[in-house]
Amino acid sequence: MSTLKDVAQKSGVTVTTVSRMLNGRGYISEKTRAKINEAMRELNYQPNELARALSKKRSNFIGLIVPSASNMYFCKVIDCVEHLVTGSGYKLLLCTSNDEAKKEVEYFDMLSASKVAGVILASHTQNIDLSVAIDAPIISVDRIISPRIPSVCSDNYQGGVLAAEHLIAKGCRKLAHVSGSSYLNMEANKRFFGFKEVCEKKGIPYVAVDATEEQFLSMRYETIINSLIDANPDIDGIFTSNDIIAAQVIKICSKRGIQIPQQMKVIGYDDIDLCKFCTPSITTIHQPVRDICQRAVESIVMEQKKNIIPTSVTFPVTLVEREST
Amino acid sequence: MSTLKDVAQKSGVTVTTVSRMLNGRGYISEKTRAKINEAMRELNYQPNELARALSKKRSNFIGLIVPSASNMYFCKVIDCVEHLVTGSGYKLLLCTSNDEAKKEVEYFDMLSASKVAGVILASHTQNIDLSVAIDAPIISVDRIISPRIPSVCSDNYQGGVLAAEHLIAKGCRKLAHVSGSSYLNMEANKRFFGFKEVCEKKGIPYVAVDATEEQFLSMRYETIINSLIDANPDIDGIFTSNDIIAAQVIKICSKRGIQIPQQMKVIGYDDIDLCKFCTPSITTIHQPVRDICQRAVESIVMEQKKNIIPTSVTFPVTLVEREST
DNA sequence: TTATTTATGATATTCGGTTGACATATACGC
DNA sequence: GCGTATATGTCAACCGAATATCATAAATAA
Repeated sequence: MSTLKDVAQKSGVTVTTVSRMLNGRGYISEKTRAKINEAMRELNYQPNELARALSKKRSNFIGLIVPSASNMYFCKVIDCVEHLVTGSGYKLLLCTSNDEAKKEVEYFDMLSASKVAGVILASHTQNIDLSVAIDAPIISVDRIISPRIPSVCSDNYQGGVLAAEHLIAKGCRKLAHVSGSSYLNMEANKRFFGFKEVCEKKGIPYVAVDATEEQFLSMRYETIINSLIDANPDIDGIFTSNDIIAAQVIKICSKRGIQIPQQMKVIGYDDIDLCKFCTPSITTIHQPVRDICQRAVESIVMEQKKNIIPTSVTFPVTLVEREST
Repeated sequence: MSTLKDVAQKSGVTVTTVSRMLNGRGYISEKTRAKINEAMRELNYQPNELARALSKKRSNFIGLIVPSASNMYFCKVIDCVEHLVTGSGYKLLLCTSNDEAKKEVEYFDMLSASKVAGVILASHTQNIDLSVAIDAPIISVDRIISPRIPSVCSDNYQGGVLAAEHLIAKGCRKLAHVSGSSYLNMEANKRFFGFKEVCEKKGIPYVAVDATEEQFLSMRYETIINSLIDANPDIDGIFTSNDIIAAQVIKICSKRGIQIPQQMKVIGYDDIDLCKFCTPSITTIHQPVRDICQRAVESIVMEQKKNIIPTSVTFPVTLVEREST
């Protein structure tokens, strides 16, 4: 591997000049610029990013912490973030925490040791902020960690409102809500609040059940859905706080001979690809993942480049009607 | 941030001693070990990984290149690899190439500049190996790049055999095969060869269609499936080379009023979570993703630690019977 | 013509660890 | 009491780039 020195030698200038060009400081004539560029090409020069980061005290890695990469919603997040990070000249360090506080802290230490440019946190357990000491910008996605940490969310309350209104407009007379683990994501609980508010205002009865942490992580909700239906055979509309649950509701209804959407209407949340692939396809609340991720990545890039401190934002959600309602 | 020097000072030893302990070279008494450990704890010391990597000329990052993080099969790969990489004390640099040769080369350059410990390649377009110059071990997953690059595959031919045998055993009289883009993954083509071989041996007629690259990347196969069924109304069994296609076959059959599995049996490939969530759930060929990834990560770790050069391997696949056949 | 801007060089230090060469000092076995 | 294994220190070079400080020309402007 060739180094800065080799490039300097080959192009007949000093390392200072080459470094100046690489970092866009000071004056460089077009002529030397061309000479250096050619030398770099000939030597197939790649600046050693580690050395660079070491002397700058800052790498161009961006850390992304998600609970899991096998959950389809987070896959969308990962995919989006990766594209945006790469497009901005950074590199993505992926961390999956399984929603364990201990692991999250370990990842923070690791990212800190790698002098990352910033951390996007799409996962968390309680009180993470207390134990975190990292001198890089942190931005949380769809979760509010602490007032000190800026967040990018979507309007979860509104999502709940849209879901309830839709089910009621479609003629449902008794509703149910199945949440993922409310323990793990306080922000997502607002979906239920929005839903509840509408039901109460319109005088529609409803029941609500909450999945355990274990069910959320394993993505197996059969038990909770079955007992919900057993206990409430009269419900004709279910709002689930993620699409995975909705898919399983559909599956269980099909097994029980409950026709969707005629006898039971189902609406999910997130709008992952699964919704389109299911039979019937799933009506859901679309999360603006792209916008959210873009904002998250831009925050970090802006803070690095122009020292602009990010602030919290909330994006609107939309309802996508498919065959399950 | 505190440095090695600070730790040395605080514990009353020299940097050499601390470094010796950190890197497990030479002799260290239990007493000094304790002293140093305490100093590290008190200072909350984190070795600067960049400095470390710079002087060792090798980082503990491992690069993973996949076509996309929104494809559920690759999500499984990402998830597995992340766990294994982290478990071995490395960090994951995720790259999504969209199966574009140009991007893959760029990622290689980037990874090379970050002195990665190794690269796991689960994506490729033709002739990548020619343009790649990286002095780190490369291992390809489920694709054979070149004889010079070791690979970890599953037995795709056998997968095709199992699928065909299963459909025939279930009573199908005319089969069809829908492949993802055969252009993008030569290895996956073997699934068709296995399938074909069995059909021919057993005298079962079959037709085969191939999706375009564009269809594969967008995951929209409706057109090709519809025209397949239009042209061959007598087929009663379909083997698709991934589960996403199978889900769409189910969807289309349901729209057309073709009952699954009574009138049409469908078998997918990969065994992604989607299979379980679909209604009916999808019979498929299970890829041993965990084993594959484990082998891939271990190869790199072994090569780093003990200089053991990895070799190519193939893992067996299994059939998972569900409701679609 | 002088002042200023533009363009480059020379040199050395720094970032934070790693490592090699040697020196030195106990502790232990025989 | 001598040889060896154990344990630590000292010093300095090195990884590859960034950068600060001065110095020095040539080009341009006033």
